[in-house]
Amino acid sequence: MSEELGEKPVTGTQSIDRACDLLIRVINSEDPQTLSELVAATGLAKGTTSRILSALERSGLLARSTVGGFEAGPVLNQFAVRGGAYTALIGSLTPAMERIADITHETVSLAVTGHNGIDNIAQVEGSYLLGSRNWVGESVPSHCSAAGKVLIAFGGATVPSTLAPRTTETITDFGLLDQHIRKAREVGYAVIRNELEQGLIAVAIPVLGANGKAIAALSVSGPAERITPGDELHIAQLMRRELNQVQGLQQEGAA
Amino acid sequence: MSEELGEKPVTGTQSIDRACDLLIRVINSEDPQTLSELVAATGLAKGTTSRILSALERSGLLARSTVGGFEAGPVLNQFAVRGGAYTALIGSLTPAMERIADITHETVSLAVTGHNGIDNIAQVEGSYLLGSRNWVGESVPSHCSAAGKVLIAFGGATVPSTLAPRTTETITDFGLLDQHIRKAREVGYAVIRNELEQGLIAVAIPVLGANGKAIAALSVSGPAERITPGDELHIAQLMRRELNQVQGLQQEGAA
DNA sequence: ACATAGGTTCCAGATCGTGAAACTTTTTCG
DNA sequence: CGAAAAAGTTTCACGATCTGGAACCTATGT
Repeated sequence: MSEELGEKPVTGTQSIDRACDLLIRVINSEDPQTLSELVAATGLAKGTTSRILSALERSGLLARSTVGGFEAGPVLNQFAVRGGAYTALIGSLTPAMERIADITHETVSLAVTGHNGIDNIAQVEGSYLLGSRNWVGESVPSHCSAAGKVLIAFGGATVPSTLAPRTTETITDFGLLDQHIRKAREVGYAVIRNELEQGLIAVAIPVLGANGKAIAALSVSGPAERITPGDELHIAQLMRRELNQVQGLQQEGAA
Repeated sequence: MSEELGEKPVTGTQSIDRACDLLIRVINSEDPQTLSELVAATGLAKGTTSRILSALERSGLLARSTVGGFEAGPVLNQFAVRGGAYTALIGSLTPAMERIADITHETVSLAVTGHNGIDNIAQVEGSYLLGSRNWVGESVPSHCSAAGKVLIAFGGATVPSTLAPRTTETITDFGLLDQHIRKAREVGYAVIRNELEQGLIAVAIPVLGANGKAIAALSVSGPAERITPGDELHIAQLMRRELNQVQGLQQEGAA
């Protein structure tokens, strides 16, 4: 419908595309999806749908719920809970993130260094209607995200090899980026203004591990209309205060 | 190789089976898997593998790592962190589970009510070599697991409609199961002895939510040689003590 | 610049997936 | 309780779809 121009046909994977579609529909649904529901949703033949779902079940990617219908199977559940190298981190920082969101009314995010840049692993929504959408599970380049800059500044990530522009204000010069990194290391927080997306402002502080290096970044983001340059320091201080409170409760060894 | 007898051929899903195999190999690997590695591991043709992986990537189930190779994609990462309705719970209880494992040297598990029975969502290994394997992400029936019994006893799960036997000692009589549930409600913990698997003993206590109902179950499990009937009460008391400590730190409303 | 390895695209052929319908099982309702 | 409908599975002949070898790219290192 919305992709009529310049689309390559893509052949040779009809059945796999269908299987992926079914798999994704199931794991993105709250409730178990029955065969009939999936047949209605996809328009596939009943027999075809049954066969594909059985294959997915056989592999352990899906499972049949006792209440009827398909849901995520043991392989995916295992992945989800294991993908929880971060679960402990998220669990311990969620209360602080919620307090920050309560105070600022803006979206608060937790990010770590991933394979494709900076991965957002947790997010608490602010109360404003205009705010960041949920980008948990997605990656952003480190040179144009506040989280990426502080992670680089505090040893939790490395400067990318290429500085791809996302907006007209994205930093594409290594020298300028280095200046920002140094500034972040000096003041303890990093900022992006329109560098990732026009109108998007974010302030991030590092979450330091026992060895003094950043293991994650906590950030507040919102529209330029609400977050002025003068707010940045206050937001950073607020985050630092809430984070210290959590890390004080835990025995945070050296830092 | 190991499945020559009584195996149905299963036809009509060759490409999907291959895609599932590739997907699972990638998400079960720590490091990104390159095309060549996957070709070597599966024995598939290079072109075929490339085409299947591209399809998986297009759907968002896999993604290409910047360092080369395939890794779990946004769809799965989103699922993993979102499957994190439990992440906060796991994060807050992990320290207590680790202390319990330190003291008992046995495996400590956290379980919740799932669609297919009782889902194990976190586990901390004890120091004994002989111990429970990692069953995070798997489900067990509620009537033959200690976690299931306490969850039923404290309103966190319902009695299953059928009591399928797993061993000769599995409770298959609704009356007897009810006695166990009542006992658990009375003493505050539940036990299984050989009911899920011969030789496996487990002791579980409920994790109560604000409404007084069980939201999860904490359990210690090990072989019958080490966990005698006389140990059960002590283990339950130990778990309760550690859990109270955590829930005392949090403001745990009513309980 | 050359060589090598890793990855993608192409294409003819036949294997493999398709879907309608028959069949079985489960659920609903009179 | 039994009939009827709904839900799910299996079958099978047909041909569309996937396959895999080879040609073709394109990074990376020497």
